[in-house]
Amino acid sequence: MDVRLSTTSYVVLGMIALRGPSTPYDLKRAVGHSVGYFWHFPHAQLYSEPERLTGAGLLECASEDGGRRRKTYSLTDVGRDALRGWLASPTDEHFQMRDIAELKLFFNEVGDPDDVYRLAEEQIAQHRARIDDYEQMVERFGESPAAGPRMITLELGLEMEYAALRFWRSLAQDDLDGLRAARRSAPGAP
Amino acid sequence: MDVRLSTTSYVVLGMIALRGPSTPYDLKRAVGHSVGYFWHFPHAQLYSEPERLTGAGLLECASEDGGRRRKTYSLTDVGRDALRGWLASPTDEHFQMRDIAELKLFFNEVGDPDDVYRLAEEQIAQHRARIDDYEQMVERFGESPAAGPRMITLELGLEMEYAALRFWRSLAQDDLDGLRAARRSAPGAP
DNA sequence: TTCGTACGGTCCGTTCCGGACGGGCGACCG
DNA sequence: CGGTCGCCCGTCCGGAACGGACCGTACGAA
Repeated sequence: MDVRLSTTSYVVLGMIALRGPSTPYDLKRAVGHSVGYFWHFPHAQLYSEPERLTGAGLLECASEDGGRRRKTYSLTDVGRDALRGWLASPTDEHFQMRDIAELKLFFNEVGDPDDVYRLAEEQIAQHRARIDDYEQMVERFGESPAAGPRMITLELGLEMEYAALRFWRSLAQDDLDGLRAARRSAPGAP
Repeated sequence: MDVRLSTTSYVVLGMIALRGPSTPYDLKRAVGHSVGYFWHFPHAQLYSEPERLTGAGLLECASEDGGRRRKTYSLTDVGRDALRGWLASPTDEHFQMRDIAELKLFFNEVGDPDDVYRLAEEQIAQHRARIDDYEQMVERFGESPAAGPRMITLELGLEMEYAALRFWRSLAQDDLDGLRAARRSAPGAP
């Protein structure tokens, strides 16, 4: 009856709340072009998690048989309350970046100086591409009703992308020579 | 002999490369005030992962017995090469934010309008606190040799924090009324 | 009708995660 | 000096997350 609700659970609840009754596959696609941009989910969980939540009474499941066995899940009142409670509760954890490029940068002393340069180039390209995606989404989405509430998150994403792009650009342009010099003058370190 | 190397593995290798021979507990503390700020690790992995890596020949283990059984791990040449190879390899994945606040913002339509306001306040406080931490680290660290290479990552962290802070601030100040209005005018959505 | 292919769903072996437990150690008190 | 108390360090374990492999099902094309 009482299951631990993880962040994953709330994403499932939230998606169903926004979209209405959905199948796992619907969720998969919806997540793919929204939340998925900043929080990764393996698709398998979008099948197993609704089952768990149904067991806990937060979702209802309508099995539609005939041909492909597919299940449509919808929110119960309990589920909606749980989601609302989460939205209203304080958020204790700080965000995690989970940026492999940042890790590589952190360990850059161990490798070849040119690695950093290549890394920066890569990152610039990647962030630019992502920014293009986002900006297209803004354009396409800007006309729709309900643009306000949904667009906000996109704006946060854009801001973070811009910040990252600026950083890697300035790294590639200005700092690399300085970095190299600093490294020559202090090859080992405590 | 050939083990899958995950990001975790490279963090362990990298930490040992930067610090020299270390015990798991050393790693735990070192991670705690560096990499840990942007990539979270449960401590248990810092005990199990070095063992795996030793099995694969990337680390060497010196067991110091007597009293508490503790093990000091150091890099082998194979390990150093693996790390260097990783640093030189292209980075395919884009970063993930893993920001619970961002999720809550995304689902804000479902909850109470005031939730967003409180969320923003919280986030402003949290990001400010984090920025203070970072800036103190910059001050304390700026004097040390090898400041250049190590400080760079910190700067990226700061940039991201500034961007987040700016976002939540502007959300709290300007946009909330607009958001409320938009929501009133488009209560349901496709 | 048959084949090819994209779609939708399931399974399973690994890794991750974090809480809980437990033994060791120094500090402090009697 | 000896006890015990609280922190330090390490381990264990169950559940969640992960992702890749696999397998049916539908549907259009040949």
